[in-house]
Amino acid sequence: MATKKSSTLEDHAGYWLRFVSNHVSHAFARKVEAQGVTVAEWVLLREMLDAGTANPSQLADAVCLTRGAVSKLVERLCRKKLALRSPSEGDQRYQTVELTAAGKQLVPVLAQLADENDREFFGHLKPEEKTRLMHLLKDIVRRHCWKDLPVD
Amino acid sequence: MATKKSSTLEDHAGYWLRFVSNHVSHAFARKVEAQGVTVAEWVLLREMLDAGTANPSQLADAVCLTRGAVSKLVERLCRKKLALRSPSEGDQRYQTVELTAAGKQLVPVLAQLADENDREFFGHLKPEEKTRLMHLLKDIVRRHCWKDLPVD
DNA sequence: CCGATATAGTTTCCTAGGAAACCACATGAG
DNA sequence: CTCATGTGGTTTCCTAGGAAACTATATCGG
Repeated sequence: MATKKSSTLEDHAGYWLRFVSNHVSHAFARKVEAQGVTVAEWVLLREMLDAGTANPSQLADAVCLTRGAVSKLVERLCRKKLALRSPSEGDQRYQTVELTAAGKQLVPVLAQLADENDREFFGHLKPEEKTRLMHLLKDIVRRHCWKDLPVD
Repeated sequence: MATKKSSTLEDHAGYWLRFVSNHVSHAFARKVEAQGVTVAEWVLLREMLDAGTANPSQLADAVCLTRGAVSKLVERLCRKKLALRSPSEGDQRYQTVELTAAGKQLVPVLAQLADENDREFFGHLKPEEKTRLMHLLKDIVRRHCWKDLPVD
């Protein structure tokens, strides 16, 4: 009987996904750090722009992070004066968080950097190829119920 | 003039890449932790099987990690008796690292878990779709010279 | 032969983020 | 009214991994 060779790292799609993802995120991190924020902070800031006033838990659901992670992020955004935390009246367990004016102003700047970053790494793809890639990825998300996603 | 809306998180391919990559890696992490290793340790173990006896720096190049990261990983693998570190004779700055018998035995087990993980998330793709995905990712790696890669 | 530079590996510090313990408040059952 | 349970938020601890400082060895130029 033939000795089965162990599959290599490069045999797995997951390996390449992680490899590319890490590099793309890292490149983006370098772009946004000029604005004094991290990738995770960008994610939360962007979400908060749409959410308006929200609770940390709602944000955690929206961006698929744990409450612990969001707690730390909110703390940092507040220290940077990009967000404002207020105790909620009524149920004292709740807080509400919202962007400051500075936070709101920063989002479009970061959004543009995100656009640039995507162009840098996926810009060479034909629009239809990029669409197919994103569709494929979203389909995986949907199949595994990681997120409520419209069947676009 | 129209006010330009900031692009959303979901508009970027990089966002979905990171999202899926994180989940896939995380699922894999849960699978391998039953074997007492982390994803990073799997990566190094697999590389070491092919490398045989090697220096930490060579491994760092091979798996695209910094020497610092590899230093920590090697230390952990040694503590787990999966790898063995020896001072090199000759130039005293060098070490050599290699898998122990236990390390060599573990690799095929982990390789199978990696195969399973890939099937779980990419198994629904037609072989040709999966090939196209991997080709697309490798092409990005090649374009940005992140790794020496044969033009397969 | 001695000092300057280069290189291998380690260590420290930072961010990311899950897990789980923990605290405070709220609410419902008795 | 009181206590158990549930829930929001925080904290602690862990792994991942880059960056950069640091140590020890090597080697080269004068």
